[in-house]
Amino acid sequence: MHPRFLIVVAGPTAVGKTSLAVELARYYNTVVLSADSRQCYKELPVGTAQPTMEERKGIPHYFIGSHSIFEDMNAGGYETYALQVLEELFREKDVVIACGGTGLYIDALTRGIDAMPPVSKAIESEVQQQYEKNGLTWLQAACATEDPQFWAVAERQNPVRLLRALAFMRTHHTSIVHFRKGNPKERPFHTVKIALELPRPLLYDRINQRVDVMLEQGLLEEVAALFPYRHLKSLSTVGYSEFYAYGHWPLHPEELQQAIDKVKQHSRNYAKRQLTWFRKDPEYQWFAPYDLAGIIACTEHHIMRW
RNA sequence: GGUGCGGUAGCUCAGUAGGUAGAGCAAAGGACUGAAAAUCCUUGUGUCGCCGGUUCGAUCCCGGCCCACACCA
Repeated sequence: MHPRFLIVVAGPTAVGKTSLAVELARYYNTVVLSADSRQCYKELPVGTAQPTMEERKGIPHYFIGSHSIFEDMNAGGYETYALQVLEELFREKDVVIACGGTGLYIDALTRGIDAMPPVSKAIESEVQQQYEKNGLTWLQAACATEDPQFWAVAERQNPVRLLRALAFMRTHHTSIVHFRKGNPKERPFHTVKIALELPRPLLYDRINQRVDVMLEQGLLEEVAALFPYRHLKSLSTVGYSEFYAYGHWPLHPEELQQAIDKVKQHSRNYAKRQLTWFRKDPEYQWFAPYDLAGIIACTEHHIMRW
């Protein structure tokens, strides 16, 4: 059997991943698998900048609008889902393009994430409610007494991580740290990692402009329709939570402008975090998003080696 | 034109009984194993508006000037 290749296209939001991935897919006569934790929700086409049919240029896309905000999706679920999709795709294709900005999802797909049993939904929401009622100090004390092994290595100010560990402990009566091995998994394909970047001021301009485009495309209508579901984890997302922060809808004109400015600001902050994630992974080769020729030379070079 | 209040970090401001200054926000850097577009950690040198004066020493006191705002004409 001849080797299979997954070409990963990563980079900060609004850098130009989508169009580059489509061009690569055309070149290799293949398809695109998204690695984006929010574009998979069909209810969020505008605010997550899902590629439109026009932008896809006839290239099939997977994990775009494929799930609902009411479903549970996470890094582990993505690993399972994406591997199944790839298994199907690699029957027909030698090359598949993975495109997205969620570093954790890309790692789950290419290196794997440790298998863990699911946490009880009832316990999870109970822990959440106790935290909201009693605060971080309570959460820290609970973690320290109920899961001292985790507490010893925990980020003690990080409520999201503490909540997860506590709910895990109360569900399985075993510390979550026993499941976090971090061993990379074997994959039935080779991976070539491409990261895109632009000068920071240019990237920030593009981010700001894209938010304005989203507004023209109907972001506010999308946000309004989802207002009743604003507490879902899937809507804890840049482009939505800024509008929901006021607790009412519609917003006054000043509030609306403030929220829009916050969306832009938080998108810029997010892009910075993405760059931090990708920069620490030495497997990425960095290119400008318009350097299609350079990128193809790079991927060809890798493919030729096998 | 007159009076008053101001001019200190990118922004809003605090402060120094004269010994060259610090908060919030923004910003920058970092972390990351089932919420990851989430969440968390770290980082503060700036002609203290300009020019003079007093002083060993001025962002602080004094004089003049410039600018902003408010009120009065």
